[in-house]
Amino acid sequence: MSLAADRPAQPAPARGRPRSEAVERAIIEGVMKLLEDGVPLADLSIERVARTAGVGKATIYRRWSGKEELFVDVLRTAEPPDPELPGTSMRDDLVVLLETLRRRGLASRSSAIMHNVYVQAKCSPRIWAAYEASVIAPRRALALDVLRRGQRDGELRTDIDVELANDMFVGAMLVRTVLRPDAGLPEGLAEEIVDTLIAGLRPVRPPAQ
Amino acid sequence: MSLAADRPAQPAPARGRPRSEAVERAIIEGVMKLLEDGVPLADLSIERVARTAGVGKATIYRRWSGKEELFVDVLRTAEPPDPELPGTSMRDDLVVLLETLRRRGLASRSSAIMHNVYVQAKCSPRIWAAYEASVIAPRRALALDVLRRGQRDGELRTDIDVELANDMFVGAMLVRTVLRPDAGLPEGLAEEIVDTLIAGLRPVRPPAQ
Amino acid sequence: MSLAADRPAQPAPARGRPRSEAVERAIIEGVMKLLEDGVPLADLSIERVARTAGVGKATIYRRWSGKEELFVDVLRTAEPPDPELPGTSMRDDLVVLLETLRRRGLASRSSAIMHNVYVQAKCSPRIWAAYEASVIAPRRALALDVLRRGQRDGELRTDIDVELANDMFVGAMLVRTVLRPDAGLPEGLAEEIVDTLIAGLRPVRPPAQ
Amino acid sequence: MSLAADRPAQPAPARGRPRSEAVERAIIEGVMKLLEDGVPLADLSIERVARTAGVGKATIYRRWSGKEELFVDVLRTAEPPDPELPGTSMRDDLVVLLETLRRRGLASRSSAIMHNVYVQAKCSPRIWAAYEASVIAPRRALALDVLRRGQRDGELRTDIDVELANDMFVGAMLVRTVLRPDAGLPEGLAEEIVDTLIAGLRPVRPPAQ
DNA sequence: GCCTAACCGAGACGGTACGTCACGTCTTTTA
DNA sequence: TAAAAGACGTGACGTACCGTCTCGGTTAGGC
Repeated sequence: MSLAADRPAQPAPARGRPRSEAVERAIIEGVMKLLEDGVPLADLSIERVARTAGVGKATIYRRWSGKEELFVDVLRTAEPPDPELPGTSMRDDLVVLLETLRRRGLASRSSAIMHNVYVQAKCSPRIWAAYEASVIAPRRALALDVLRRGQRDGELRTDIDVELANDMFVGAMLVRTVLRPDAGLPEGLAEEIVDTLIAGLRPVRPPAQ
Repeated sequence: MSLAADRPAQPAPARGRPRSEAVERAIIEGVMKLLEDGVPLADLSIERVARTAGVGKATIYRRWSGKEELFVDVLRTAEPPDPELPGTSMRDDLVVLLETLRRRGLASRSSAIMHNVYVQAKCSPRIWAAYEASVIAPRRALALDVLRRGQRDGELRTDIDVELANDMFVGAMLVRTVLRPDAGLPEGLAEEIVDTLIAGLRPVRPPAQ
Repeated sequence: MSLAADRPAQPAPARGRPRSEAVERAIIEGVMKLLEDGVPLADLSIERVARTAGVGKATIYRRWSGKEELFVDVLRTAEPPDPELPGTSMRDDLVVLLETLRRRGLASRSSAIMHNVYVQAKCSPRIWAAYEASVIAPRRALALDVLRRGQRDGELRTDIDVELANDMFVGAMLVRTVLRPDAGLPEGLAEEIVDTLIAGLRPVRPPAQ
Repeated sequence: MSLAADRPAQPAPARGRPRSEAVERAIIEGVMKLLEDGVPLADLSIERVARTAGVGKATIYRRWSGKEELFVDVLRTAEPPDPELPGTSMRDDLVVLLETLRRRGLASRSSAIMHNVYVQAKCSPRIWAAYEASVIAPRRALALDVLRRGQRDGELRTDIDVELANDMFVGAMLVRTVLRPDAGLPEGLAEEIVDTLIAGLRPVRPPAQ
């Protein structure tokens, strides 16, 4: 669902010429192309996007109310799909979740899209809220579920705040992808983080057999 | 030390009227005042800063090459001083380091300065590098020292990558201050993180005495 | 015809919103108003003209490439229309031509427009060329025609360079309007100049009949 | 006498270091050099003059109150000296006077100094007045004397306004030097103008012998 | 032979205007 | 009615000069 989707849900009689979906795609892909070509985010004006996409400015403003709204949609389009969890254990599920983060970090660096747009989104409280609600929160809920299931199944100490635990898992990977991208994101990083943390977060005594 | 201070260390004959330090302070404090007054970072033009500080635009450009460079100095000025480490144990030192981060997060939210300017700095690789080198790296080196000392003193498993360990400590706090500021930063958070992580990172057996 | 009218004669499909002629008029009249109000020419910035006309700077620069080009159009707009020649004799035609010059001189002084803008235009070779070609040259051609017709009809010595003769007629009036405006431009001046000069320039003997 | 010579006539105790005349010359010649190098007058800023002359801005402002005052002195310095009149006849004197004008016109075109600075001076009423009083008026008085002597000696009709007569002589040359520099200033021009005009301005009957 | 006032270069200072660019809105024509 | 095109008022950009004001460092008299 688009932020720009202030269009009524019930299709409305649809008078006049309908909006072209091709144009919508052309705009979003125009933004991505520019970012991939190394254009700094600050140099990305609506005017330039319109020029690149071969589109009138009004056509953009008809869909998004400004630069930030547009970027949220770009961010969402580029976001990898939610990972499929194996469900074999809390540990395996966490590894898959972190591995998704890791791969996104890799993609960001290689494509130069995510890192900057993400940071830009962070600048605008309104936009960040939209991005948080539609992308981050669901994935976070997923992770919390996994952790709670871990507590129920005896894979995680029950006296631990699962929110804090999640912050630890995510935080370690976040530092690597956002704060210290130069440190690299080696292949086994997700497993290493999960195992290291679990080693300490597991109950001191094994659950009653 | 100022970013703008690329003036040679050996004073150089110092010809012409010297730059006024009062003006320099007025500019930086003008930026802070505006941010504290709730002006969105995007609305902070050089022109407006100049107007607020009662200063000519050229006087700003004489010291900083643009908005970002100026913000790095603002960031640096607002940065709390390096904490004094008790040195009683690795655990206590880490708590103090994380507590500093936590308090900065609190201050940021209350003053509205840090969060936005920090994010803005992150947008520009060049500026981020300057900030990273002059503020982040030293503090990180401090933390790594603490961790290595911990390994030597038997407070931390020796088979652990201290860099990864540091990412975990910092990351957990970072998620709370940057990504989820709404979750709050309760008083005992630093201790909770450190103890929780150490609980698992400590060696299974005490080092041979 | 406007200097700015480098737009092709054949209309070109005329895409996009057309330029507003009202805006064009507002700008030129804004300049005139300022000059009439006694603003020194040196204080006439594009910024001020835009402010006065209630117009964006870009709207001015879209039409004129700078201050001088704009002034040429102001000059042209304020220029009195070409006089209608009686055609009764060379002498009468010349009086009418000079009388036009005299009246322009009077208007210039009273309105404060012409004198300064004219001199300003003179400063820029490029602008002067444009003004010369579109305003001065046609009127000069007219005068040369009158003089040549005078030679043909026996009103002017045939051994005289008509260009030099014209310079004498025009020059006398020019000194009064530009160089010595304080000397005044009394009513009969045009006739006095023409008659005085003709008295000497006529052939000593009437042309052979 | 310099415009800048607001220094009191009675020397005043003259304490402190006296102003350097060498500096004064360097500034004026710096302006001339720039003009000769084809720098447009509009691009001649005080800052640039100071840079060229290797002089502080304050040193210029200490002597002249602004750009225009400086230019008047430049103009005066470049002005050719008053011609020496042969005194053999009004006609010969007038030829010499006009020849001076012609040569100044030639020099202007070749050196590119006079034309622009002259026009610039014309822009500022105050400056023009100073230039008019110190350069033009004396030469004009000289010419009027010559003409009056001509009337007395029977070389000029007595029913003619000598001021108007002078405007005719000067005007014809002025048109050639200022308004139509492309027409050229051929060698015999001064004589041609004087003779052509005199031919008509002389009394119809020769003075009583 | 100092003293000291004014000069000199350099350049910082608060300003104003430059000409360009992007903003978000608006009017055109064309489809 | 949507779409491309582009004009419109607004206002920030970074630069260049304006004329004034410090700076440190000469240069002359007058003591």
